[in-house]
Amino acid sequence: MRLATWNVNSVKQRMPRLLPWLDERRPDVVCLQETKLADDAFTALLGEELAGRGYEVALHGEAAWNGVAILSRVGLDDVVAGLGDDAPGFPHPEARAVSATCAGVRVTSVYVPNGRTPDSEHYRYKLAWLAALREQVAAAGSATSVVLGDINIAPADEDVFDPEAYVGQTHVTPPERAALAELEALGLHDVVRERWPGERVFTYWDYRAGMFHQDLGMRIDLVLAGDEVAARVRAAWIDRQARKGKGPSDHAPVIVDLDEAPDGDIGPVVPPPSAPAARRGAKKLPQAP
DNA sequence: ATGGCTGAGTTGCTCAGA
Repeated sequence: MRLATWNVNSVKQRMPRLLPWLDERRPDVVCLQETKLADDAFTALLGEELAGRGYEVALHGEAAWNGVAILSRVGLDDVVAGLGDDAPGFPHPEARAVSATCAGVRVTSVYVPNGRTPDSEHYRYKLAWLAALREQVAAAGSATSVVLGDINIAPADEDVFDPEAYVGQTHVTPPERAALAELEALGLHDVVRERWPGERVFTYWDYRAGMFHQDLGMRIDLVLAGDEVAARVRAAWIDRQARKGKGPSDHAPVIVDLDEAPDGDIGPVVPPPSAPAARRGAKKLPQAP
């Protein structure tokens, strides 16, 4: 099963990049952020294109800002928009999280608040929002959960092109990193960093001043997988191709491939009748209920 | 030189992003 997350920075503007990318990478589950569309506008724009590719869609959007979605062609159950009734919002509730169960995995697509500056109310909101996210993941059970999205925190200094350039800025402050560490302490693995220890791997590059072409970026889009999901990771990488060329988002997608679950929804793997085990009448394989 | 792009609505400008 292939999971992906992508901050598209306006799904309307990104249509000419998103649809070919879906056809090329063929992800089974896609978490989108910064869709910047109300749900009815999203459906009017993309509903048929996505249905034609076999995707069911869970939306939590609003006009102009924020907005998250999950696309799945392996099932989409128990959809929950947001982080609960008393989730923090500043200045009002914002569309920043949506969850669904896809092939037995509890998937949450998140767009963590930016925080703007460390002395701002937006920053305090960011920390409160992260605490609410942690509560929701804890309640769902972390082992079969995966949180994917624009976390808006660089986990460590190696996740920014120049730590000196970020002193005093959001995304790198100790309280933000502590909030991320508390989330991970539920048992979530940063699967891209675990796959590429010590490597220079970024997911975001400012549009300005040729930052992408100089590879001056940050790693702020993460896939945080619970123990059972993390144990199935076969590949985890950042799709830099999608940041190149005409009309890209300023974020690149992150793609994670999982082995089939031991008790996956695809059913047990049984040999065909002509297989040696069947002909020999060897040990019976476990049967599905 | 806190700018440099890009996107959206309050458009011919402002705000936000990170």
